[in-house]
Amino acid sequence: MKLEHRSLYIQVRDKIYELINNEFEPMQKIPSEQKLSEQLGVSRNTVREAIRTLEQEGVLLSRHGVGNFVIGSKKSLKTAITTLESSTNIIKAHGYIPGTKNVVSKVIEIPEDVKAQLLIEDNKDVFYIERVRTADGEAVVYVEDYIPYQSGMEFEYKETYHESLLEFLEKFDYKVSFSICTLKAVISDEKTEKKLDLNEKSALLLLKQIHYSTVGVPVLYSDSYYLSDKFEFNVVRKRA
Amino acid sequence: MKLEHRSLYIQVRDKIYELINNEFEPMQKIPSEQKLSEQLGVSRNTVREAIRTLEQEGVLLSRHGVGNFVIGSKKSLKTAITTLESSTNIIKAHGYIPGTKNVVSKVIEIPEDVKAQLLIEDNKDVFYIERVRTADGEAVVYVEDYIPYQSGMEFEYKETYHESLLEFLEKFDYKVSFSICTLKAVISDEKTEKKLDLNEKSALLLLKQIHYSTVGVPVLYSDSYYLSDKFEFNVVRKRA
DNA sequence: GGGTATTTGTTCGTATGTATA
DNA sequence: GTATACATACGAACAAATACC
Repeated sequence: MKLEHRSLYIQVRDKIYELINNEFEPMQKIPSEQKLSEQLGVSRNTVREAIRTLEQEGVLLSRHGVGNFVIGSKKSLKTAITTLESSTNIIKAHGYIPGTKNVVSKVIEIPEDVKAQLLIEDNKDVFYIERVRTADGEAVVYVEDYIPYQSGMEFEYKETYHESLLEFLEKFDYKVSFSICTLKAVISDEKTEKKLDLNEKSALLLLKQIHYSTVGVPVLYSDSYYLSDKFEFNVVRKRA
Repeated sequence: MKLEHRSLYIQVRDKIYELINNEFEPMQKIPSEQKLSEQLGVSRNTVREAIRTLEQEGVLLSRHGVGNFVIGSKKSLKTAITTLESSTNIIKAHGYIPGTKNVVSKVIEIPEDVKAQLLIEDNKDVFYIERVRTADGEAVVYVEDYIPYQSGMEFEYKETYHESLLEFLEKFDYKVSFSICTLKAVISDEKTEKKLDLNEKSALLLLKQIHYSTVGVPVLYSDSYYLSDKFEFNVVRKRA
């Protein structure tokens, strides 16, 4: 009956992650898997699966016969690009107060280039939203969203959702689980300069993202233009 | 005795990864954990650890009671930013033939901004290398490397190493295991335009990286400027 | 709706290899 | 060299979610 049953190993991952953030510094050793399993009241296998996840996320480094070590700094954890966060949280993590302005939303025929990304047929409509996100009142991100249309979307999309699109999507059973993101650097053009109140050419970090539901269906395509002098993203890269 | 003993679950991960690349398409279900464990002759727990890492890498999606599904496209896997690859391999993955030119290497006093990154004391020297990487003969990446100096480095660094700095580092017991990378978009300046043969302002993707050894010591700091119209990086972002 | 087979999720006990002091 | 702490790996069993008839 519980709509949201998160796996135990995911919950354990979160617990350990919290522990790392509160009590441990980079390069420090965390308690042994044995101790963690006792402390958290779960099996060692579950702890191990949680640790594999954290290792792959770039938070931990496992050394055989020695222990598990923290590698990410607190800063890099807060702005980790591998974590799918709303712009709202990203702006907060950089120390600003988030806001939204210049919202446009409408139902349109699907653009040709978006069609391929969302895997939907011809002549289907999409619900299009564009927004400018602000940090302490200043424009910092410009976002264009494309959602496979379901009837009623244009009436349901109200001010409450301007700051959290993912919640809006859940109203329509689009539960976003992850996104595949392509990163590019671009120079501002007329449109983005106007949206972001720029009066000279600036470097923008462009995130082109296809968001998938828990069952693997694309439910949102978006282009996000971040002002790169105000924002940065971090990632842990591991050797194969 | 074996210098390189890779964990069993990592080997299993590679086997499954290979299987996915050869026999399965995105959105398709792979064999059950039971069958994989029989087929590969390892325990199901080990298969599960391998599947957890593949899930975190964005290759698989696990659905309780249903199965494990392929999600990543082959392209996005090849250019995954979370995998620490040499520029050489990145250029290859984009379908070009890699090369190197304009190599400068010298021993210098450590610059102030690099000092903080490499955690080394005052008055220490670094071995500095700058290189332009080419794709099919055209300049596409400009890299500046800073390595904590060990005597003899300037004599050991010869043409053989122009294409693989990580191999060079291993000669001096600097075994790179991972890097923490900060991503930014920048507009080309005079220096980068000259190095990359640009005749107009271009958007560059800047990767600022601190590379760490297996024991967590910084052994290399580098700034890499990628021509963003030729290169792209992909990342799977997962909801917390 | 109910029953059943399949598949992933979770646990326990145990044995083995590895790094460190 | 030895003891110890630790990560790695296995097998068997049961629980929970899902799909299908």
